[in-house]
Amino acid sequence: MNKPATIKEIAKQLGTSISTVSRALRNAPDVNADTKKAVLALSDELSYQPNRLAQSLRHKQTHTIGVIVPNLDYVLSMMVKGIDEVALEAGYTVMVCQSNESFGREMVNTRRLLDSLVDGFIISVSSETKSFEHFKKIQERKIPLVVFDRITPHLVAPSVRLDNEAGGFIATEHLIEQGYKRIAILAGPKNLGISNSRLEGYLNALKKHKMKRENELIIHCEFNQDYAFFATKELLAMKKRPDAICTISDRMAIGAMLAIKEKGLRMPQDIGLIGFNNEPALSLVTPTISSVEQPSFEIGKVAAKLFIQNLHNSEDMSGVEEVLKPKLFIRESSRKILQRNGRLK
Amino acid sequence: MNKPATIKEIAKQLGTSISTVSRALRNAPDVNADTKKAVLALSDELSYQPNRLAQSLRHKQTHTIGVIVPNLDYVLSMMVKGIDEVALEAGYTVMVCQSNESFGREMVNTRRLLDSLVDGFIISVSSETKSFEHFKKIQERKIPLVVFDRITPHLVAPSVRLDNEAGGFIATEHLIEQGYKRIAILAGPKNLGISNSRLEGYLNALKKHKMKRENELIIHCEFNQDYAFFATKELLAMKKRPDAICTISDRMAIGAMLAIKEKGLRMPQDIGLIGFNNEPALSLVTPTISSVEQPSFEIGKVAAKLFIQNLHNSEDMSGVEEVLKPKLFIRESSRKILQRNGRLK
DNA sequence: GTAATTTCCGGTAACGTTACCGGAAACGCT
DNA sequence: AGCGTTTCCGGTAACGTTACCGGAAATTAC
Repeated sequence: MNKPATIKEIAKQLGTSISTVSRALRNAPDVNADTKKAVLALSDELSYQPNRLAQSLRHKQTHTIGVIVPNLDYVLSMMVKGIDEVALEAGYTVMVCQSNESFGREMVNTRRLLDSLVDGFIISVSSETKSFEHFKKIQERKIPLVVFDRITPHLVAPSVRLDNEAGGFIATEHLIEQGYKRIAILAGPKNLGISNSRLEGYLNALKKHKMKRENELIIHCEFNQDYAFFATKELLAMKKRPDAICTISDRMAIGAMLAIKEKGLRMPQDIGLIGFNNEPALSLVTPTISSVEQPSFEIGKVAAKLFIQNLHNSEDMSGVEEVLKPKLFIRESSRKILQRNGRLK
Repeated sequence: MNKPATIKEIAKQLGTSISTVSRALRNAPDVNADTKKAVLALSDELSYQPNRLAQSLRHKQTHTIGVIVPNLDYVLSMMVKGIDEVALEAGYTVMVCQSNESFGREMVNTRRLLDSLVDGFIISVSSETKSFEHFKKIQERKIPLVVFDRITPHLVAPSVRLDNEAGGFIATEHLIEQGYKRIAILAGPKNLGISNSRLEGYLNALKKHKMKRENELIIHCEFNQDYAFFATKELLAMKKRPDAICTISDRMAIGAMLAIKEKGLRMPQDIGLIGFNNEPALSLVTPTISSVEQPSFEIGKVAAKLFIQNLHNSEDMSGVEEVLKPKLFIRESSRKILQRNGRLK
């Protein structure tokens, strides 16, 4: 009772051979109905569980997916949940590693998962990563690799992501429609794709509405609350200060909010503010902060689906590129004009 | 170049036997220094990686830890991070499963991890779980099992947890010291251990300060914001309403806060409020909310250390019980008296 | 120079599973 | 009855690794 039963044990007790037992268990056609029944009964009684290790060794696949993410914040943990959901359904187990936005950790994680013999990878690359050799080596070995959320042109692989350009666009256009005239943007690090796309959306919105791009209103700063706080203080200290701030993450929006409050300005009257990701905290703070929501859970699910397709088809899918649309949540921080049809939350 | 090199491959190229290669790689004493050097050189050149599956099959251990948690909220994800930290250090990989507070999912996860052949389990039991047979079966098979955070007397195993009684106590005593006279508590489900311990701490604080226990001030409700919101509305509708509310989670505190605001009461003047866990959002809301912090990361680390000890010693450690102390963070929602030495954040 | 010891290495079996092959027994057909 | 076909089963090798054993060659001891 201590050790789990093996196929050999069943064979011995039944006085048959292990190959017959193996076939019976896998419901092979060339085994007698009665013996099949007997095997099944006994294996049930001994509560037989096939040894995954042995199976994996034999089949050279582990039914495990390696997932590497830069962190487990609100958005990414939802995406991981989406991946998990689909993977489990399809009989795959997921191993999640955090790179903590560090290139070194990302390489270590890749290596570790690789020698844990995962069947493939679903990856969101760290912001620090500029060389992609460790991922290309994976691809050379013909190991399936899907990227999501943080995409880079340097890595050609099936991908899933938010339409970040659209996100930046609708946020900015919303501010414009509310009558804001000098809209600043707190963007992220310059080499980060999602940041640049959102910035591009911002610029496109300005262009569409015939507003001039002003470089002093475009701030690149780290992806967190404190940097955003200080960046906003500087923005507000300008002679011609902006009358609205567009951010590319909620953490940054909160940093901005604190700086705005400290300065004694009111939202949305004196200055408009909008975040990105729509974390729950945004509807708890005062004023409540508008934000762009992305379908995180869905993105995770699509990533896993793509991965599994890729695994089965094994034809080249590197061109596949799924892009999902964001949604705007308007709250107090940006609702300067009373709207009849503004969506509340 | 496509397939990873095996020990056999190295042996062939070197014109030696696989056992020699194996021994050389493991630095066994009975192998010539020169051959050892040759093997190491070649294995390096071929970038040989031992096949984990084969090793695991041979050694009957996978160097993998199965972790089951009810969810991945702020506290638990910090704990998991702590587990991860220590486990990685010790050469173990962690597989995390969420039970979503569901008994069924918990059983499924246990089963899945079991046949993924994890070396053992680190578990925080779901609130729904009342039968522990699935865990006891693990123990009967002599598979190491450590429980953390959500402990139950029905499961005898090495454990790590917060001193929940102390948490409830310091929160309540703080409110008492601030001069609140009618202190209500929003507790969790009746069968949840951590809830009961915190409630006990609350009662002990009342007793110490010679205050009467009043059953109508003790509310059992689900562990989330909405339930807490409605429960608080009822509390505030009483003829003799409470002048302070102690909660056992921050989510509940936020629900309570919303109800208090809706009623038009001010914190801390009209009513005091304190949360539990000290999530970051608490310092963003207005007013900022006091809370009891637990050393989550540390708890995770201790859990993993205990697990690894248990794995190596293999002596009975079921009596081991680590209990860590909470810390009080006082903010606006409960600071009625201006204190000289109140800790701010 | 023989015996005893050390040094080093190869062969084999095993971990638990599955794929493949070959063959015995049973059946169907004329 | 003789032949071919089907049905069912067992043996064997393999996945990549390691533990164990036995033995050849080299070294030491007298």
